[in-house]
Amino acid sequence: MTDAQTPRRTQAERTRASKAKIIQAATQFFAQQGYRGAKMSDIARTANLTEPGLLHHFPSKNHLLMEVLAERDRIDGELIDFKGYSEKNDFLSSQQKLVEHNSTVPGLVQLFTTLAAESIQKEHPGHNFFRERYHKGRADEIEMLRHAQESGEIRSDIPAEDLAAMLYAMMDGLQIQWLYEPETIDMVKVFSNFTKLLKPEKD
Amino acid sequence: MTDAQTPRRTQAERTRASKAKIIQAATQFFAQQGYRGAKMSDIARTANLTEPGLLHHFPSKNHLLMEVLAERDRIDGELIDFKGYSEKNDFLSSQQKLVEHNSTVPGLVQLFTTLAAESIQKEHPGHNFFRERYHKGRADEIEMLRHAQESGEIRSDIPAEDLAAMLYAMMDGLQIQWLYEPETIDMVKVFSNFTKLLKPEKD
DNA sequence: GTCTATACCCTGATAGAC
DNA sequence: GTCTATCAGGGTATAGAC
Repeated sequence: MTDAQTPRRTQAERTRASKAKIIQAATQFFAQQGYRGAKMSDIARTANLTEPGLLHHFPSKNHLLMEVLAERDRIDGELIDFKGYSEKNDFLSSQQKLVEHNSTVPGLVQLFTTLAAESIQKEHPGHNFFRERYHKGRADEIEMLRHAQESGEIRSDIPAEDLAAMLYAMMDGLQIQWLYEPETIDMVKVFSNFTKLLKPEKD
Repeated sequence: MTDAQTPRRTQAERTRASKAKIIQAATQFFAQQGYRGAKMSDIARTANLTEPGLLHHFPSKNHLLMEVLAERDRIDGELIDFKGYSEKNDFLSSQQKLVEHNSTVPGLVQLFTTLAAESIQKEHPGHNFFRERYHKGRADEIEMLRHAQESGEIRSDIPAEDLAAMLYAMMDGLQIQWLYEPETIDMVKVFSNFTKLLKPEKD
């Protein structure tokens, strides 16, 4: 039909569709088995391709990982803007909403939990990504935490730098326990009680 | 010298020494590269053995992992008893001392951080070990937390079950950030500020 | 853009001598 | 208890046809 009129655009769209499928499959296997444990053959088959077919779009497993991480960063960035997880006002409830959202996407939580730990190794292809992610993430939160402290939403007797590290630690740590025992650990409830601790003492 | 008199005992001691060397090397490589990333050949070479030499003592990589984990549990159990990390009185300062100790053994912290995340996968040989470790660990802490709440050391407006999950989460989460940036993250200081949050409000 | 065929390396594990 | 030799299998990546 339109093939004769716009053949190149159709090609480009097919490529994009293939790439999207591959990223989706790779996300699934990197989450379930980690980077090392995931096999290119499994990812390829799940994306309805052979291995060389996959490697035509992503020249190596390493490249594929970087694209998966970049893609997640992009999507999460949009989500944070859209859902207002980084609101200056009502900082704690925006963090709470983030945890609630995470509790609905265990696959993605497992992707980050698994890869973040695997990437502690300096030689790991994801090492710089995660080190910078934590570094920048804390820096951004420190800003917001200072505002929340000034507005009286959060207690001021603990440095904002430490609070930022605590927030990341609490989320990461609860995610591990939740992934092991989703029925036993109510991540949302525990985090909610954690935010209680951060509010100023009544006096 | 004594070989003629006690040949069998000498043999047994040699075996024990070999096994200890292997466990030590395996601990190092499992920590640095995870279970999947660690190579039997590297472990064997570090223990001054060939691969079949190693496999004479531990019939498979899987067995070796289980022994490494069991050995760490044994040693840590002794350490906890000896250093009183599970004191009923002064619960928070015993937890603080545990964090201080951990900050002196980054290799062992990396072993547990890396393997705990890798073992989230149900098929991983370490899965049951870590699931039970968290489960039992929290159960034990809940007991102590209840006592600490009764004695007034810890605030009582949050369920002990949630506090137990929080303590594990905070330690695990801080360890990740600390392993990425040991110079930037002062795990001991941040955890100390976290324990502040757990103390009752002054009224 | 996707395939078949294959190169090439690495890995855990076994057989059997010493 | 440790070795040499070796296997069977799986892993990523490449060459080249269609």
